[in-house]
Amino acid sequence: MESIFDPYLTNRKIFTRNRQILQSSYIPDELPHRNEEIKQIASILATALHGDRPSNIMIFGKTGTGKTASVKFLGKELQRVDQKLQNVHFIYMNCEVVDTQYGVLQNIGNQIIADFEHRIPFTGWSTERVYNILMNKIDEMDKVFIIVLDEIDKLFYKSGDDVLYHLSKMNDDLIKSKLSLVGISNDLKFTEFMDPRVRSRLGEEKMVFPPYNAEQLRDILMQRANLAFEGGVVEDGVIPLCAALSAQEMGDARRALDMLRIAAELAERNSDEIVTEAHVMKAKNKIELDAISEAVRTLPTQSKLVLLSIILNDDKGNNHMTTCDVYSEYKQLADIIGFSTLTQRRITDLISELDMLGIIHARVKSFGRGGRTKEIELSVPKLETKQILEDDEDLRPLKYYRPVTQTTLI
DNA sequence: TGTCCACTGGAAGGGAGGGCTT
DNA sequence: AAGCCCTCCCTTCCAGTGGACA
Repeated sequence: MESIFDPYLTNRKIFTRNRQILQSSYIPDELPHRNEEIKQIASILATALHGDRPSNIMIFGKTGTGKTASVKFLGKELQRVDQKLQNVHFIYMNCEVVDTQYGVLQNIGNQIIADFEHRIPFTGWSTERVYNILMNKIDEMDKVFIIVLDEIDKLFYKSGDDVLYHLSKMNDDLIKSKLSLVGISNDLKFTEFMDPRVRSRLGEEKMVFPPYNAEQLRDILMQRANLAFEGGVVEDGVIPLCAALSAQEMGDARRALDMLRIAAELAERNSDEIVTEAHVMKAKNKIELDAISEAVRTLPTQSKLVLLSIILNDDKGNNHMTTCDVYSEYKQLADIIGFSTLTQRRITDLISELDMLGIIHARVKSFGRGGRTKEIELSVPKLETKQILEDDEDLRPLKYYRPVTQTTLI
């Protein structure tokens, strides 16, 4: 009997069993074009194997230049080599997720403390207490601790350099154990604002990962494609195209891999037998749109209201609006759906956040006697974004709302 | 040259919400 | 139960400011 699934069964497969190989989180056994960097970091970290403290390292480089992958790879290797001696304890943490003082200490603590009963609660204790427990625990274990703080700039901008200061100082107070820090950042400048003591401690060794060029991206994609795809399912031009498109985007390998994977998934879903350049172009669009809609969907309701105010202003033909324009529209919207109205000061912050997310473009501009304010423009597709906002439970009453347009009666 | 507009963005602090400790 | 702690979201207050205009 015919089944709706038939076409999916009879068609040639595109992916091998190892489709996760194309996820950017997958760490391959070999990282093409990062040998030098890896060797250099390895030579620093190797000290740990003999029980000595490696220098702290700061690693800089744009997104998708293999910083995280290289460090994680080294962590894996270090632990493998160290299996017998058990000298080293490797800890990895992403500071975009864990971005408070308390959070960082708690997270490190819980990666060290094995028994469930003695875990550190996610709130309730004083930071000092967590610090003390952590330090005692670390010292008692008599090992070399390598703590990786990925996206360390996020932590710094959010919570200042207190944690970094304490962590980098902890080593002085340890008797048996040793601790070294590896910071990863895609922002080269953030250390300028740090306490000079912290800066010099963290940056005992510095490294910069250059962006990949198109050729290198091609090698990276090839390596993964060979493992992830069945033979002959990928058209010749596909990989070079993914590489070229991503090379334009600052050599982001993560993006290149996503593009290839999504192109293949589109082909698969469409029951096409081979992955073509057309699939790649579709994938590129999909990635861009998905990123925007994800960002918009996950906005807090108040920010959604602000964004909707901006869209409505744009609808009125006011596509270079000021904070005041946005705020007055916002007040009306908040009123309609019965939300409390935030102050203009707060809205200024929400506007800046939207700007940072790339959803809008806001720059401070002076209009002379007209005052000094932000000039705001929408930088995402209007209709799609509006659609997403209107899908929000809380914003539904605004679906058929039309802003009052300034009409001049003659 | 000085004025003055309409904000900007820093600082401080309140209070709610999570949870631990005694 | 009362007294802590930490974070998040906001408010209040306010000094500071780029540049058109008088």
